[in-house]
Amino acid sequence: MPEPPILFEPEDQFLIRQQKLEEIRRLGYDPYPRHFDASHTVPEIVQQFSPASAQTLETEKRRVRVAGRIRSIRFHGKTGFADLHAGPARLQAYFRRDRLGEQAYRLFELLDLGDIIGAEGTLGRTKTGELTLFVEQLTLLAKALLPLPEKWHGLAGIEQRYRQRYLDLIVNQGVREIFQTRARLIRFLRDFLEARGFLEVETPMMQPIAGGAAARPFRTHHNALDLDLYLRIAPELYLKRLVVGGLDRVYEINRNFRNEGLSVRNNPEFTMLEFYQAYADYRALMDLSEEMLTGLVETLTGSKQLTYQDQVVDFSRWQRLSLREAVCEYWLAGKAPRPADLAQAEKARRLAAEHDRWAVNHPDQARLASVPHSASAAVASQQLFEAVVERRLFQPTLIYDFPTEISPLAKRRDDDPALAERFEIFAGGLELGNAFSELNDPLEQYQRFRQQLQQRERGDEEAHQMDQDYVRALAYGLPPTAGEGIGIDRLTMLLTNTRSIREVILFPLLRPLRPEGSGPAEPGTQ
RNA sequence: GAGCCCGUAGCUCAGCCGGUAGAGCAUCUGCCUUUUAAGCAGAGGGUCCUGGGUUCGAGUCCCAGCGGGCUCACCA
Repeated sequence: MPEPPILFEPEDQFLIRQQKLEEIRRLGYDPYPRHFDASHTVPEIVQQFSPASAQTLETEKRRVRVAGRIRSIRFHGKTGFADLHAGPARLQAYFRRDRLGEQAYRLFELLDLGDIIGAEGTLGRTKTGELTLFVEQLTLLAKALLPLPEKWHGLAGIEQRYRQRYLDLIVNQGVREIFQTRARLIRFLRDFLEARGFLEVETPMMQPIAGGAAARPFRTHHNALDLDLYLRIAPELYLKRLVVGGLDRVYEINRNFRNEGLSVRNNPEFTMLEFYQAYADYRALMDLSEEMLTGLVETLTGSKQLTYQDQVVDFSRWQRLSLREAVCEYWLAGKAPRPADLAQAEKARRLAAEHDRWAVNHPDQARLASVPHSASAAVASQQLFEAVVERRLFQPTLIYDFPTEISPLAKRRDDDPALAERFEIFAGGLELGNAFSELNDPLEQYQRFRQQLQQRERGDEEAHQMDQDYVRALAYGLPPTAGEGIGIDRLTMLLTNTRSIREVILFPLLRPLRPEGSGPAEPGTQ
């Protein structure tokens, strides 16, 4: 039984274009040739010859060979215009039957929007003054069998933009720029860290114990070793092992995987910069973070201010607040409490209840803290912070001194062991980063893991797993070290003024259209 | 997981109080040797997401499902 031919929607256009493909072959042209030697790219031509006057071009008769995708064709009887797009640039090409000859002009007539062609000819200007390639030789480089999206509105369906990102990139101006910004951002961070003696490393993505953060992991399995593995939720514990090994300044920019819900701010795989600096504490990283992020914004935008979601975010002015101070400063429900009130469990819980009573009547301004009756001061203040403050941190802000009990890998403060030497970075209402002085006392780390295990037994799936080998590494001596993680995707959102993390990830996770293995297309009808 | 909104031609969308399925672009045919959202004349293209229900009659109303978006929850 012969295989049915593959058939894509829209069927009529797919079939019509295949008929054209056959005619092109009958004319003796290869619709998918091997190569094309261009003399210039389209952007080069546009850049180089845009200033040239019609007269200059007329006398120079500059010959070029150039390739691009056809995005517009305007037939005019025995002539026609086509717009060649390559990269961000567009070049108009003019075709005449009397210049090309019968056969090549027939090839031109068989072209469709989306075809990729090479053209050779001389540059000039039309009577409207537009820089135009007057084509003498036409080469088909790839026949497109499916039509591009409509030219006015382009591809606006969000779902299709993500599912067929290649169409999004062809049609929508600006998508390319988002990913160029993303690349420049990563390059800046690499340069910044390399200049300060950090070494880039790669650590396992598949880990027998998913450590370094509180999150549900993805599971996988290695057959030969019959070994269950997790996709990493963070590289933290491996990077600190490297610091034990004497790599005093290390960083990694790579993917983390967290088996959690999708949202405008969350994708299950996301890119994190994580770096560790020996002989530094979290205060040193506060300075470094401000310098790094301000430098990033200035390098990429030319200014220390940027606009995010219609608000100016000013990186020339950072504020630093303790978590408790922030709750008091941003307090909404009547008279603001004092930071000391949040240090006491009973008072903190009462404040949370007070906030919730207010928030119920102002659902557009704040979320509920929903603090359980048994909550510690730490948990209550943390949840109050998220309810009252977090989304309103639009200006660049460092929030420090998080509760120790939710920071199992961070060093305690000397003067207040309930607080950890930890801070988070906020801007544009986004949580961008998290940093702390690393706990390097192996015995205390062991005890902290034990506490996490107890929480796990009480049903907290995100409590940290015991990692004895990590404790052993600490037992060989980790110097005083501070470490930081920065979410690259969210940072890109901030710098590209995008609301959804899916705009800055080329292929964000979507539910597949069909069950796996059923093939990419509708089967043929017979 | 919950709430709200959406699903109509390849694309972007309209479709009123339930009464013959629409537009622009794209496609096809013809004309057109400097156009550029080219133009002119004509043509084809629909499982109105799916399945039930109400009704003489459903794109429209009701229920369920599927898919998507947004918000919330989760994400220390």
